[in-house]
Amino acid sequence: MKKNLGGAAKRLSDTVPPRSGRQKLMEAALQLAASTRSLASLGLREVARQAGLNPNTFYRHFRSFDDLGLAVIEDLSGQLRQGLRERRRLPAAVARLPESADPAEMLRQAEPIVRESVALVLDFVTEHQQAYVVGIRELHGTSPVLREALRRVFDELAVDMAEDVLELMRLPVTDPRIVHEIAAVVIRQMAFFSMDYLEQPAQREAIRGQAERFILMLLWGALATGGVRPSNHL
Amino acid sequence: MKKNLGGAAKRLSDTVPPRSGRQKLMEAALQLAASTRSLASLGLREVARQAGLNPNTFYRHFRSFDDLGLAVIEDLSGQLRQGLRERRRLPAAVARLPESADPAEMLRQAEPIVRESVALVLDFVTEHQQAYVVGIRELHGTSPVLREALRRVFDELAVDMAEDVLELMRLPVTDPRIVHEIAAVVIRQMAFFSMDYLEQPAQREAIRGQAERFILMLLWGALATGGVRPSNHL
DNA sequence: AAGCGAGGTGTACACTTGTCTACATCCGCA
DNA sequence: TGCGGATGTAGACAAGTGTACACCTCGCTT
Repeated sequence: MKKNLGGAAKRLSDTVPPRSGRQKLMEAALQLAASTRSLASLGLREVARQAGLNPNTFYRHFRSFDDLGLAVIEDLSGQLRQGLRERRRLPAAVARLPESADPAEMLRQAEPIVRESVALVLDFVTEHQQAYVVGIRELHGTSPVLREALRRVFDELAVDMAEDVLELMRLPVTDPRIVHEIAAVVIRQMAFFSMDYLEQPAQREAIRGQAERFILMLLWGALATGGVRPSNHL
Repeated sequence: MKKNLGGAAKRLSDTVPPRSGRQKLMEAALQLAASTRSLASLGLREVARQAGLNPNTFYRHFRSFDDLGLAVIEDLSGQLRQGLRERRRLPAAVARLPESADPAEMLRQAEPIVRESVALVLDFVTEHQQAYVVGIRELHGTSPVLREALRRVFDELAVDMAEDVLELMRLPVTDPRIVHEIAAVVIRQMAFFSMDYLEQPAQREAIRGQAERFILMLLWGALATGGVRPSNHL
C-alpha cells in the first residue's frame, strides 16, 4: 500500500496535461465541498463517484483525506496569492502617495487606494466563489491539519499586504510588527465581509462601503495610536 | 409528531432535575461536536450512543439534525447573552466616562474599559470553550439554517454591545448605525482573537494585547472619521 | 379504573462507507 | 522483446447508517 502512494504523490511537475486521476479527484472534491459539505467530512467513494472514477483509485493518489485537502489548499493558495499579486501592481502605478506630515491629508489620499483594494478582493472572491467558500469553511473546520494550512495561507496574504501598504502608502508607522498586525486584522475581517458579499447579493454595495469605512477607520487609529505621537494633531 | 415535540419543549421551569432525554441528547451532541466533527455532520446513532440512549429516541425529540442544532444554539446563545450582560454591568459602576470634548483624553480614559471588556470576553470563551468552538464552526458550516441562526446570535451581541458603548462611554458619534457597524466588526474580530486565544495558550497575553490595541485603534478611527467633524482636532 | 399519549427500547431492512485482495491496462526502459 | 511500475477496475467484506414497525411503561386526565 505504502509504496504505490508514495511514488504517485512525489511526482510534481510531471507531464500530466491530460488532467487525469489526481487532478480529477481534487476538482471533484472541491466542487462537492463547495456545494454540499465540508472538505474534511467528504466520503472517499463520494468523491470518486463525482470524479467518475473507481473508489479504489483514490488510494493510488492520496493516502488520507487530509492529504487531499492539503493538496487542494496548496493549489488554491498558489493561484490566489499569485492572482492577487498580479493585480495589486496596477493601483501602484496609478497613485503613489506623497509623503505628508498631515495624517488627515494622507488618509484622504489613501481613500481611493483603499477603495481599489477592497474592490479587488471582492471581485476576486466573486470570481473564485466556491474555492473561497471552502477555504473559509475549513479555516474553522474540524481538521487541525487543514486549519493550520489555511491559517498559514491567510498569514502569507497578510504579509503581502503589509509589504504593499508599507511601500505604497509610506505610512509613518514606526513598528512594522504593528503594520503586520493590522494587515492580519484586515485580512480576517475581509474574510467576513467577503462572505457577506457573496451571500447577500442585494446588499453588495452597502457591504463594500462597510469594508472601506472599516479599513479607513483602522488606518486612522493606527496613525493616531501607533505611529505618530497623538500630541501631533491635538 | 409535532404534538410530542411541542409538549416536551414547552416545559421550561418544570421539575426536570433528572435532565433527561432531550437535554441528554443536546449535551451529547455538543460534547461530540466539540471534540470530533461538526454539528451538522454528526450521526444520529452516534449522538444517541453518546447520550446512552436508544437511536430511535432521537426521533421523539427532534425531527431532523438541524432541529437539534437549532435547539443547542438557542440554548447556548441564551446562556451566553445573559452571562455577558450580567458581568458587563460591573465595569459600568466602576468607571463612567465623563463627557469630554477631547477625543484623545476620552480614549485614554476608555482604555481600562476596553481592557476590562476584552478580558471579560476572553474569560467567557475560555470558560465555555467547547460551546464556543462549536459555534464558530457552524457559523461558517454547511447548514444554512444554523449559519443564519448563529449570524443572528452574533448580531444580537453586537446590538447589546453597541447599546453599552453608547451608554457607557457617551461617545460623540452622531450616527448610531455606525456604532452598530463598529460593534459588529469588533464582535467578529473578537471571534478570531478568541479562537487564537483558545488554541495558543502560550500566546495568550500577546493576543489579549492585540485585541485591546485593535479596539482602541478602531475607536480612534471612529471618532476621527465618523463622529466628530475632522476639522475639530486638526 | 380505564385509557391515552409521551418517552424509551428492540429488532429488522436496505443502503453506504472504508478497506482489502485480485486482476487488467498502459507507458518507459532495459 | 519483455519487464516493472504506475494507474485504473472489479468484487467482496464487515461495520456503520437512517428509518420503520412493534412493543413496553409510566403519569395524567376523565
